[in-house]
Amino acid sequence: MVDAPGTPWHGPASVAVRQANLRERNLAALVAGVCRAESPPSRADLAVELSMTRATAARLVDELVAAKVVDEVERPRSGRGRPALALRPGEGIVALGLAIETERVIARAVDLRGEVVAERVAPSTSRDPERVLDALAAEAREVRALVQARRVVGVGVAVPGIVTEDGLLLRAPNLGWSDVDVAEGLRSVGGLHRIHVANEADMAAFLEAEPAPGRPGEWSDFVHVSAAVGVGGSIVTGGRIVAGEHGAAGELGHVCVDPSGPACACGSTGCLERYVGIEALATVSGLAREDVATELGARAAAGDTGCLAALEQVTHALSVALASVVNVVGISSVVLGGHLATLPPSTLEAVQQRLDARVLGSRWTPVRIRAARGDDAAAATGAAHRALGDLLARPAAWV
Amino acid sequence: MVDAPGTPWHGPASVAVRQANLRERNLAALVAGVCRAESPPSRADLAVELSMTRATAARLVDELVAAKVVDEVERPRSGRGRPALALRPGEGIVALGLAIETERVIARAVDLRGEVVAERVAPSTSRDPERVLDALAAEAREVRALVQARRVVGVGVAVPGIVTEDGLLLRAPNLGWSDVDVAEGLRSVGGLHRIHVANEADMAAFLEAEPAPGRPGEWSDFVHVSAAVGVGGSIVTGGRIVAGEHGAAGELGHVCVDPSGPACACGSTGCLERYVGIEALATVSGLAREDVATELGARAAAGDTGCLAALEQVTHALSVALASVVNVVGISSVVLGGHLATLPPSTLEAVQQRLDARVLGSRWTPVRIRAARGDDAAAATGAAHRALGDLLARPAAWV
DNA sequence: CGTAATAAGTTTGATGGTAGAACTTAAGAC
DNA sequence: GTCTTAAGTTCTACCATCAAACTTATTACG
Repeated sequence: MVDAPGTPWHGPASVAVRQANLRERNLAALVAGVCRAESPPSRADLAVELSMTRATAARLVDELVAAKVVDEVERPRSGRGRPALALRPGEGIVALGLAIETERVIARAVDLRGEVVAERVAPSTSRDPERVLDALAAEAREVRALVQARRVVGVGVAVPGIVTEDGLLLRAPNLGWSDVDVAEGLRSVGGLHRIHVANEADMAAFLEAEPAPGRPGEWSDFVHVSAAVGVGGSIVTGGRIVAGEHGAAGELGHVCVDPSGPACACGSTGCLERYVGIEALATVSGLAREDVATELGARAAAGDTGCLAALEQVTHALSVALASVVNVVGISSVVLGGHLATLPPSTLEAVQQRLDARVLGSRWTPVRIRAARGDDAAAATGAAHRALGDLLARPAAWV
Repeated sequence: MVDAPGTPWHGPASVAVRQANLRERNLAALVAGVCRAESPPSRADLAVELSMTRATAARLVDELVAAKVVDEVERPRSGRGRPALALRPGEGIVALGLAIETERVIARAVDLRGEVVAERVAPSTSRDPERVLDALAAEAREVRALVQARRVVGVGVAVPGIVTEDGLLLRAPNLGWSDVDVAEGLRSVGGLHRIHVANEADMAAFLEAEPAPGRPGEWSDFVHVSAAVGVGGSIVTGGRIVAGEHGAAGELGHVCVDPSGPACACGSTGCLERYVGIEALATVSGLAREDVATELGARAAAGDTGCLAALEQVTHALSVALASVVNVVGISSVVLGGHLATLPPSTLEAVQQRLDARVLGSRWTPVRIRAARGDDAAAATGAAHRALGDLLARPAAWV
């Protein structure tokens, strides 16, 4: 789903490169250096880090500054010598991150620093793709108006379903959609370079792999579980999402926890979704669906029997399902997203312990598990990052 | 396990590129073009394919020819115009592919065309790492002597165990080895640039992804099952092997087929290995272990009850285990290697049908399954390809 | 048999991005 | 007030590629 943008420098050597590509590549390296840095670097810092001459770094950075891809900021003077002009990712560059959920649509604008600079959320109860997309397009236009002073370099759309490489939404079970051309439906937003359509679970995982554009996250190899109405999963290796052939890697929600468990809409029985999906947890805990994320941990700590049972169910189901994932893929870090991100630490610990017991390689690399850091619209932010990734990969196109 | 060799051109933009890298990259693109081609291309063909000028292509190819990385061959003249000098991967470049198995060691020399140009196999019954490695080193020296006229550009070693990134064999259960520095043990071969140590299942999968050096295989995304004494698995996406964190992606042999099944040495119960490993099949079929690969299909076709039962067992266990893999990873092509490559077509078809029934996405992309094409030392050839990959990625280092 | 057509490969000068080194600028240290 | 340090700038040299003209080797055809 998240492919390497910019052809000549990635993947197998399949096309010749020329001097212009050299410049492109070095511009990209500089932008990446600025985004990756903990504290704003100077031109000279970048030159050292990337082992290019100060002359080249300065010349290229000047272009990036002119294009507002990076900003110059004052840096508290430290030590002797001529003070440096520090560089940060440009505030003036944003991408729109859109998300379609079962009950609302979201439009965000995210800048190159990873800040959400504008947002609109609208309820969306219709099942009709055209109406939902029109509503989303309206919100997107509003958000774009809010950031009029900035340059919108792209759009990403996160959808809860299977997406082909050219952006066709094949099937979204929880929306009841089939074969919807999302990009076409958003054409009315207008003036957008390219519309990236991608799976919401992948986009949420992408945000964990890259908390700010171009900045690597805590882990670069992990399994991400996104739980909402449906339960999805994504596999990230080397900071990149592993896309299955049909664009739906990690149908984690339908990994079998117990063959003799409850029937699932997918036709199978005992799927993970039936144990840790929002419906299942609401039923067992006795909470309303919208309260599960906020209340479950507290109520269980207070001794609520239903909530305790729900946590035990989550612990069991997750450890069984994740064990097979970890064994198969050999990645032993797990990030829990959606309402599972709000599980109490004790539950995460319990899952981790049971996983260690079930996982072969745990003697060598013990299983690590943590909650996702994104907010409740992580997929929208991730989609925006995805779009900003176009610029990061080939800033030359924008200078 | 199979990482991207050659730093500046792969992965995130993290270092500046200079004009020398341009040349390196274009040399690599030309070599890749020659290796990838169905029929030997001319300099002009390559120039068109890679969209570089004939002048540049010719100049760089001349260097590659001088270094014997590519050979010029006469091409049957076709059509008018000045006849072209066709180009093929150089016969004079070889890499050694070594493999350590439970009962033998193998040394091969494989040239850039993917031909095995020399081979030696020696039985190896010792459990002592030092003696086994010495024996392997001796065979490697013999093979190198056999190809003395050619240039040995690297060595790859396939081992049945978990290998760290820097080539330390952490654990090989079926050899009874722990923490063995394989590269160090082979130092006595002498004069080798770098020794790549990798997991045998990954190397066998690599050979399926790349049947000849630089030439993409039939599928670029698949799950590869390598069955021998142990059962391993590897996941290939985009022609590259997905390495788990601990270098042992795809512990497929220990995916659970039936929780109430027979106990496994790994501590769990009902693991795939207990159903499709060579031991299990020998027991059920009544065949000797060494006859399973050759006899099982024929005897079953002849109506042998034990062999029929063995095939049914394989069909069941594979379809259950692979279903979870396919669901989790979203890759719906499967290649069966080792003795599973000799299963009769009817069994493959049966597995595929049951998988389609179990796999969610099969309505969109039906499951495909085929036998591996490599011989019984595919891992050794794959390891040689791995080593040749160094040259393919950066031919400039050898011209 | 000779000429035209075609296409491969070669030579030449121009272009453009980076390297290297000297230079300028802006601060702190003494 | 001068020295030191380090950032940023300017200039020339280098070198890989491009573009286009040129040479070479073959087939097609009259």
